Amino acid sequence: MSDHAGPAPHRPSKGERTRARIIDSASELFARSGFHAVSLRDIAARAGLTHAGLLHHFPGKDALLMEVLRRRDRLDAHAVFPGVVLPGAPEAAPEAAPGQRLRLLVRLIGRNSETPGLVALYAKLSAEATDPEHPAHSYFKERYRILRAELTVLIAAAQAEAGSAGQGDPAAAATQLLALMDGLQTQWLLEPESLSMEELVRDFLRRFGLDPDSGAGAPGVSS
Amino acid sequence: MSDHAGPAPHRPSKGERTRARIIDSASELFARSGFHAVSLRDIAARAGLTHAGLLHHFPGKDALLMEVLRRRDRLDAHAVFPGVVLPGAPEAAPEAAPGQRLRLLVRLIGRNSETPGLVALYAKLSAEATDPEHPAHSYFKERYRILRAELTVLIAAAQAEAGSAGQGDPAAAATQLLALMDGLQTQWLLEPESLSMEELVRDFLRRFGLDPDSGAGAPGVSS
DNA sequence: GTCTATATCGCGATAGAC
DNA sequence: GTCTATCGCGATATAGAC
Repeated sequence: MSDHAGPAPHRPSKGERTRARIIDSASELFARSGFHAVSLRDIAARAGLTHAGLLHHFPGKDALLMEVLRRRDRLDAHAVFPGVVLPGAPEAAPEAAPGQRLRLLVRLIGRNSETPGLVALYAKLSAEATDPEHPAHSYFKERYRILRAELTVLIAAAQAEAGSAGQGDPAAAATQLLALMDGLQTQWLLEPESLSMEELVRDFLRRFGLDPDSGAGAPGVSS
Repeated sequence: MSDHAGPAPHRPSKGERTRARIIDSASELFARSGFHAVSLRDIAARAGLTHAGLLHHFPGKDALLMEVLRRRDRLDAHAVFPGVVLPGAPEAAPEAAPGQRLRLLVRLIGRNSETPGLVALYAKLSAEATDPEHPAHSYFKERYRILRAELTVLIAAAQAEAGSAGQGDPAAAATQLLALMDGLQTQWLLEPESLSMEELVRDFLRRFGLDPDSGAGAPGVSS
């Protein structure tokens, strides 16, 4: 009984807890100010150590960034795509009706509006990562490739379900939908009152023969 | 006759030529590597002076950035919107048929594909400028506001011209179109072969009752 | 294995000589 | 109008204390 067994399958060591604390700090600071604007010293200070101490847990700022990205993507993607979705994601099996999943996607947009910092981080990063030399370049490349593929089958299925197949190429719609969501985020971040991302995405989906629940059905998204 | 009169209305002084050379250098380097990755020393070296010399012409890096942006925007915007378009732009008067102007817009997308560096610069900057503290924040805010407004009347006019008015809210279409173009650029920059920006934009426009010339009409965009 | 202290580098920016 | 010299700052790398 010298070591009291915890309910978790694997009690975290001190190093692992420090590591987690660092990722938390980095997430918050990256989300608030972007990647380049945050220093390792800032992150380390918030996690309660010096920047050199931090560098014992991660080889560099880039590697830390990747951890932050992977963690967030795993969480979000799981909400819409139950299966394998992103480079480091674990397997999974469950399924849901296509229309329902599209509704979840639109809902997710609303939920993201509550964390503008993270939205901004992704907007900045996906633009930065455009540079082939950027540490997250291939990560984002694969991210979009997978998202396009998943969205394509999702849209095709939803069109079939809605009896509106043939109203447009699902692959084109997927690419456009992704682009639309990204672009709307930029405009929304610049001036939040200037548009409703959810409404504009729904409007877009309708033009592809999909009517993702006009929102009147579940107005209580608030909390 | 000691000073031979040039044909221009206003022969540039040495300082003005240096200034122009600096803006050229900054444009090229920003376009290639983004804002943060380029130093004033890099820009100055390329323009043939030291970074301190450069700072004699511009109060700081931010101010230089704004000059680069303004110049590029003035050039591009003029192609589609003959009138006043952006914060620092001069007045102008000429007009053209809405459908023709929409076609110019789509054409501009193709032209931009020839300078991926500049496309990347705008993608990075509009994301960076999302931060209220960013030097270009209010510039981009107004940029989008004006572009949305101009695109709204352009789309409305084009719908009227095409006899397809009422096929969708022009204001929503304008916001979506802007977002779509921005988002497509990100995906295109990450993986140029993965999509055709022009084709996807045309497809989008068709869904709003606009059919901007399928491109077969004027294939000679090359040179 | 975990962390601190120290050193070096390049950056944007300023002051003052020429 | 342009230079040299210098400042303070942040990123990064290494040595070694605990």
